Amino acid sequence: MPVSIKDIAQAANVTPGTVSRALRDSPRVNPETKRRIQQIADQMGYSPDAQARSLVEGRTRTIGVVVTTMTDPFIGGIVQAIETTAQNHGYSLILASSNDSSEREIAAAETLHSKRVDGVIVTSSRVGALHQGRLERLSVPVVLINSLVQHRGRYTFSIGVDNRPGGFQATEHLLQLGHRRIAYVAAPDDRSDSVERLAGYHDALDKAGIDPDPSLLLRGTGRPGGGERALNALQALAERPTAVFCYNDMTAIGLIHAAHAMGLSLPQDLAVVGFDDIVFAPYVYPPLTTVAQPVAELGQGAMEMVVSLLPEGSLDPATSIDRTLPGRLVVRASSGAEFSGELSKDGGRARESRT
Amino acid sequence: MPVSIKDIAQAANVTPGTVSRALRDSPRVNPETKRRIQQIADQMGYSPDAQARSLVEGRTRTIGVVVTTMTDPFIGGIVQAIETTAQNHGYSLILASSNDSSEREIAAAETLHSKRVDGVIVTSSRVGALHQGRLERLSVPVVLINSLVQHRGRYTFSIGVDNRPGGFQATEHLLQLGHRRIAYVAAPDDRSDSVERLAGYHDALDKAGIDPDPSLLLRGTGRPGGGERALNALQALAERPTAVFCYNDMTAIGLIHAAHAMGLSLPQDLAVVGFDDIVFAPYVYPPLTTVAQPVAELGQGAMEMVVSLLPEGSLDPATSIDRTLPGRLVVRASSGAEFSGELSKDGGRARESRT
DNA sequence: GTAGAATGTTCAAACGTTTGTATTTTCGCT
DNA sequence: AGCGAAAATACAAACGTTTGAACATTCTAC
Repeated sequence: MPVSIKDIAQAANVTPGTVSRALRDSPRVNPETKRRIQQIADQMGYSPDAQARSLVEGRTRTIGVVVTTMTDPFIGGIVQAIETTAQNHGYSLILASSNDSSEREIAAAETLHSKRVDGVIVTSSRVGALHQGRLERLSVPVVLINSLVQHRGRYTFSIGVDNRPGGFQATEHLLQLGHRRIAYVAAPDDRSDSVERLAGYHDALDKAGIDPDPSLLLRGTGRPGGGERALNALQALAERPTAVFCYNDMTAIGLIHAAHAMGLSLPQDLAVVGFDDIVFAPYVYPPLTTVAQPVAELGQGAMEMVVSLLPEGSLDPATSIDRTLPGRLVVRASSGAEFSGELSKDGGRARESRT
Repeated sequence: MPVSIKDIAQAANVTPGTVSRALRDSPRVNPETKRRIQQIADQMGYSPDAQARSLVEGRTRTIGVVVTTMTDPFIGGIVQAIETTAQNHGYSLILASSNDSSEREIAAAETLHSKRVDGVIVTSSRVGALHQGRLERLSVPVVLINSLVQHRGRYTFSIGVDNRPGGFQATEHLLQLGHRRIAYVAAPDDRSDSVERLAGYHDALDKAGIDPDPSLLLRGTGRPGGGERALNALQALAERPTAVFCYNDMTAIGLIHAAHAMGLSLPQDLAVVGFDDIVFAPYVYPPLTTVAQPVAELGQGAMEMVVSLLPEGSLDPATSIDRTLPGRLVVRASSGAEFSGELSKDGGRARESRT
């Protein structure tokens, strides 16, 4: 039983209404009383009840964040950025992780609905129609990170990295190093970002006049284990690849691990490129060449997009369009371009492309 | 304006009170009407307003989680476990990250207070007196993960790994491999867990009759950069160590990276042991020997501790004591014990020690 | 046939705010 | 002194629930 506005009212010998106004610094209350009330509130340790306030104001200043798993440091980075931005805008976050289970997803949607979140951010990259429909029903803005908007709803928008050009860059980098047999280790089919990266991979092969070899297209899991299995499959081939482009860094890391276990030396025997640039990429051995995602911008952008979509959103309405941010190729040793220390190359200022 | 209980009442030609009871399946309402009301609620897409409910019930079924940064995969794992457990118990999470800034910490505490969370879980390992006092004022259970309770409050408890024995195990492992000059790369002084691990390190040296050499005790940051700098300092010594025990895996990874850059070969030139067993530990090269923390148990344990501390907590009250869980030495290649593949050794069933 | 219980439903207060309207107090001015 | 306006405060409804107490209806049993 925390101290309420009524308790203060009683102590200050005024009505609750006046206390409310005093604390919100309304001009309609005498400066003298105002000071007195605020002082009393302080010493009584008053903290306004956000629920009661939300009830009358009709909004909670709370954003729901749906995530597959917090274990992936890439997602962790996104959430971190979202949180910081949210705090800056006076919002708090309610976290729900789905663990890739649709049961949990549904439960999460229901919870967010009940808690009356003002908006939702989803980082799943695997947004089933199910999910998205259910979220639309909340009638609040929904922003998807790195996943395509399936049914353009009144409230659904997206922000993500430029996956196709990203895949293109990665593959072209390997081509320029002279590789001709380049494999792609994908994520499960339902991840739209993996499909787009694959398209970029194909674009680059096309441009180089190379026919994609289906046996060099493997399906991973997005986690290290998938990369390990993929390498084993690749090494079993009659014609082995000399380079591999992986859906993400986790996959690449697993693959590299398996390569070591197999006695391959990298990048001489096999060049590897990843995607994401997670915090560990520089520390893998050999340091991982990868397409960096602008994690901070993605998180911040998603949050600001939600805020700008809110009824009282005061941000630049131009923000309220789907956005894609460019990825940036970070060349390290695993791809074989000069194998000594890190030569992270900043590709200039990030540009933005709008759709 | 979502559909409320009143709308349903009107549609069903009963009073709100009856609707409320019907939806909560009270025996006091006619099965027939109950069915009718539930059906109407369904087709109107009703979702109860958690705020309104909390207001009258006096609890929110929400737990605040305070975290330094989501970027650390160790913390991510903890949060993941907390979330899963919370969901299982019907609670949701409100997330606040402090980014190691006390300003943010204070703001977070205030937010959690306003949102009237039923309890708080803190993973910071750097709980200033400030923080803890402020949290005590919320008058809700607070559970600290991996950090000592400074002022035993009525509501504050802790759960963590057995840091001292953990440090002991790690160091003794190196001693058994024949090392005599073993360094320790610590975290900043205000992290109680680092201090405890250091004590374990000293215990092991003592037992082996070795005088600790102060020049082998370095301060890191808990992040890879700290490990890199530490290695440079160590290599500058006249008498270099042959092994290093690091405060955590992130530190070890940075240190290993620097070692490679310096042309050392591991573990021949330098044996390395970390702490945490983050998801990347097996994938570092060479795979990292480390003291595994029971991440899932820590998260789950923390959450269950909070729940059991709540007024309506129905869990075993024995849970409501500070708990320490044992760490488990996972021997991989970086420490030099047989350098071929991974030989993760399970140290038997985890025991629990209570204080 | 009626007392009394059992059943089903309504009424109304309460949770802690915000906010429009009404009321009182204060003050300046003639 | 008295009037009107301005300033400060009080009053009360509303937000969406839950829940005890009151009320009405039906049933049981003598």
